[in-house]
Amino acid sequence: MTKRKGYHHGNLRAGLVAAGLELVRKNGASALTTRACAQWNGVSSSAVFRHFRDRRALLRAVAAEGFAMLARTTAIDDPALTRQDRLLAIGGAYLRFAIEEPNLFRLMYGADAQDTADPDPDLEAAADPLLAQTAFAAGAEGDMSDARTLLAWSIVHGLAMLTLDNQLEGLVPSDPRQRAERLEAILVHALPLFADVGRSERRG
Amino acid sequence: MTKRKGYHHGNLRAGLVAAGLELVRKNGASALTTRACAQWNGVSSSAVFRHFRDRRALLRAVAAEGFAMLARTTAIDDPALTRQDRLLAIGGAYLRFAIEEPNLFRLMYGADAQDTADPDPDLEAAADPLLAQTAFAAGAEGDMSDARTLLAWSIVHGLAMLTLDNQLEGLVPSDPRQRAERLEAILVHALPLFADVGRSERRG
DNA sequence: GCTAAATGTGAGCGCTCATCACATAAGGCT
DNA sequence: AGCCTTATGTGATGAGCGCTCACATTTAGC
Repeated sequence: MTKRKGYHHGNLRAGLVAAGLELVRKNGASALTTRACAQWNGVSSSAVFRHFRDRRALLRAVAAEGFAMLARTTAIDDPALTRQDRLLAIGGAYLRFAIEEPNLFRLMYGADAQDTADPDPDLEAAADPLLAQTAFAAGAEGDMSDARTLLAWSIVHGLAMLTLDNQLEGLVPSDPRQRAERLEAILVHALPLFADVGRSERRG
Repeated sequence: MTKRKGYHHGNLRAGLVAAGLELVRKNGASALTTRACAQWNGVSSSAVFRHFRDRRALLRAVAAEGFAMLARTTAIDDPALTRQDRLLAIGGAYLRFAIEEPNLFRLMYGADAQDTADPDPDLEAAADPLLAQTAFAAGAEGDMSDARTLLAWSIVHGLAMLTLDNQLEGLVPSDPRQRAERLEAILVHALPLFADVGRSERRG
């Protein structure tokens, strides 16, 4: 794609991310080679390093793109929904994304992209909205460190990771659509944790 | 380590796994190089392939070792514990392991070891006991596909993954010990899901 | 329209995994 | 014992990788 008109590409950076995204989605993060991304853009392999410090920087850009996609599908703000239904809807979207884009999802949360020793501000920014949505829907009034927020997030993320990493084989359907449905049904069992308790927290 | 007496090593396979385990623990899966493992055993780099089909097979053997270690620390069978306390103890051990051995933990559940297209029976066998423990403690009578089992597992696994992948930075303490304590405290909030129905025990 | 900055090139270094024919040792057999 | 099969380790080698370099080309600022 992204044909070049002459010596210069025009927007090689974006082209490299697009190529990388495609490679990751199809064959996993290990399939993203700087050389393949370059070739995909019809450019020499050393051109990559004009736009990315190293391979990992490119991986992170792809991961950020993934977070943007995920945030888009989990941006559920229907006022007609009860808070619990909204929580379910967000969780379901999260799970569906993980199931439909396993390679991308793994990259987003994997060691390549996330590194304690050398964090990436852009990536963190891209991942931010997600947690904020969860925090509100979990009934923690946006408090991300609230136990309810972390529980809601960990349940959904944990189910996503386990099924991605093949740990639920035989326990849930293998068909992606059915599996997503089954996992969403499991989420329902967790709803009591996020119920409005008798002492109404309606204020505010 | 593992000095050799002559031309033959004696137990190169075990030596390679030991070397790989050390490399992974210290510097992550990407630091496990067939050459490094060979050198660690004072052996030529091609000797590795007499014992492992390819690099990934070695990675999987290391992962299996990790599962064995994890199963050992989560093997909690104190009859004096209530079922909920046992569930907490298992979850805590799981979290502590993940926090203490982040690189190994990531390998165990990562795409290198777990692969839908080409599953490893040995690895699955090594991971089995873990789930069985959880299933019983979750009150599902050993039914692994029970929603409660999957919820219990996903909460603990999700918290482990999130903190490993740096997603909880700023939300939980950065000191490993304190972080483990905080995460265990969060587990307590999930206990109502695993209460014996009709019986109200432990309100907290 | 000239110059400086940005961008792309091609050669190449050092590393990786993996394979090959070959060398050496260990164990079973008579 | 001696022989032969099998298991195991070696060194050379190929292909691919990330990344760097000096150099070519284009764009943009003055």
